[in-house]
Amino acid sequence: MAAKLPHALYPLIRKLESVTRLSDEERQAIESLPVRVRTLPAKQDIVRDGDRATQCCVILEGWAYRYKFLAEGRRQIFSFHIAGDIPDLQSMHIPLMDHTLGTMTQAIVAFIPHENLHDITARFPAIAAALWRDTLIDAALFREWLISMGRRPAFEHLAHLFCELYLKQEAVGLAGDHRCPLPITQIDLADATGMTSVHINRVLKEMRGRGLITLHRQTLVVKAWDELVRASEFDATYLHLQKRTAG
Amino acid sequence: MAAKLPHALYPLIRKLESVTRLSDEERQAIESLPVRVRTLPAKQDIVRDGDRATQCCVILEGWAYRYKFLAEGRRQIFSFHIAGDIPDLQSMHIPLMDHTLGTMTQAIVAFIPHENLHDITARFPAIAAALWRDTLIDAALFREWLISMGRRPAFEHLAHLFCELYLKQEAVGLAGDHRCPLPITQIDLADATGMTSVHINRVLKEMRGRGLITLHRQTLVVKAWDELVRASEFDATYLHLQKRTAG
DNA sequence: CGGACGCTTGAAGAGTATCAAGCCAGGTGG
DNA sequence: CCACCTGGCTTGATACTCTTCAAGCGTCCG
Repeated sequence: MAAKLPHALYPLIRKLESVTRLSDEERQAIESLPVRVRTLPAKQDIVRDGDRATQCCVILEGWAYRYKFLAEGRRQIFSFHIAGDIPDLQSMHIPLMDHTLGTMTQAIVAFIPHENLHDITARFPAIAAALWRDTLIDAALFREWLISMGRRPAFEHLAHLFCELYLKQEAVGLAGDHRCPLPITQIDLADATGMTSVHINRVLKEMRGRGLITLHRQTLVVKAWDELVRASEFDATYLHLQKRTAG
Repeated sequence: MAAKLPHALYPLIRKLESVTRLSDEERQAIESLPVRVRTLPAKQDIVRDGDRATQCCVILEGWAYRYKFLAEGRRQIFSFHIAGDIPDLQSMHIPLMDHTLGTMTQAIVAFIPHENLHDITARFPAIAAALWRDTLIDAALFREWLISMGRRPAFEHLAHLFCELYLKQEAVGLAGDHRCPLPITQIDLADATGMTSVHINRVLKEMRGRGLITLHRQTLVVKAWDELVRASEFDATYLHLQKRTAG
């Protein structure tokens, strides 16, 4: 008996199943979605602000982010995405992009035409619900980022972001032992938190100094998880993870 | 022939129809949803952070907002809501509330059990799509607020918010002629923008001084719309309004 | 080996917060 | 009907967080 290779969309199925129970029929329906898999280089836009999207994109490997440019080169990053995410799922119902989705690292992505997504959600309400829920969790993260921007000082804000990024990866098996990949430059961190890279650098220095984390060669090591959580008043509820992590 | 009274959920139907075309059958399905209509006083919570919701709430009249408290009385407001909005629609798929929904003014609201919403969305994919789309626009506003928080200075930020609040009301016929209700205190504006009420006050003073707006007795009058738009780099795309306003 | 990119640090300045006080209008009770 | 009280608005003085500008360093890669 030959071992069965995992399906290309396995990261997506793994993510959905961490949140909903899928019947065999539903899983098969997802697996028979027509996908076009591509490997993209780092720092390449996938869909741009102003584009009219006709397909969605599943991240299979690597990192992506969503952002928007303003005048004078100002940029705001909205979210970071890892394997299993569909960062532009919203384009299914709002095809006109109001921001850009791009890769951060080299990435493998699968494209699925909107047409087929509309079809599968019409036939399987449970899949529609799972995807809808995914976009709602997306929004919950935006709200938490709003809190960080509006009401948390720089140190708390950054600490909070690190807690979030670690737990998101841990929840899908991409991290553990309080260490995880973090292919994010200080400039990216600045554009995600609304600060300058200079200030990010100084805050990171203090975090290191206080023995909370190290961040080196695109790897985050949390050396004092409890303290990081306390310092940022982190409460994972908003992530709405099903299998709650031990922390 | 007696004139037919508008249905209680008319504000909701009006909003959905500004975005999707509803068949007679679909409109009837909405009209036959079991609703419990209540008049609530100002500043009353409707669902609280931590609650497990079993119903959603349609604003029929008045204003509501969503917010969350942090330690030391810090508060972040996420959104303002007017007639036709379903501010807690996300509780359909994420019943555990991670923030609070409350009234700002006295308000008339209609409650609809999740059960019936799940039923109607399963039977009418077009209604499901319209509601899903609504939650996605919600998220688009969060993203725009993130930009304002992260990358716009106070003056631009506040100007941008005023453009948004005016257009949202204009789109459903609650405002026109560059004037609209705005029952928001300076403290609320502060908690929505991540500033202090003192600073809000000073920015408002400058806006008045530059002849852009007046804000008095809960009424916003935009005296120089084009300039307000220019000052805040406002681009209405993210509101995804169907009938585009003249501006 | 050179260049680009990302990280690091210092000095000075801007924007916003904090603290404190006073004002005004509307609503309530005597 | 007036006195009072409260919530919201306004203003000044001072403090601080974070930005800006500038320069230098390390490392990876062509």
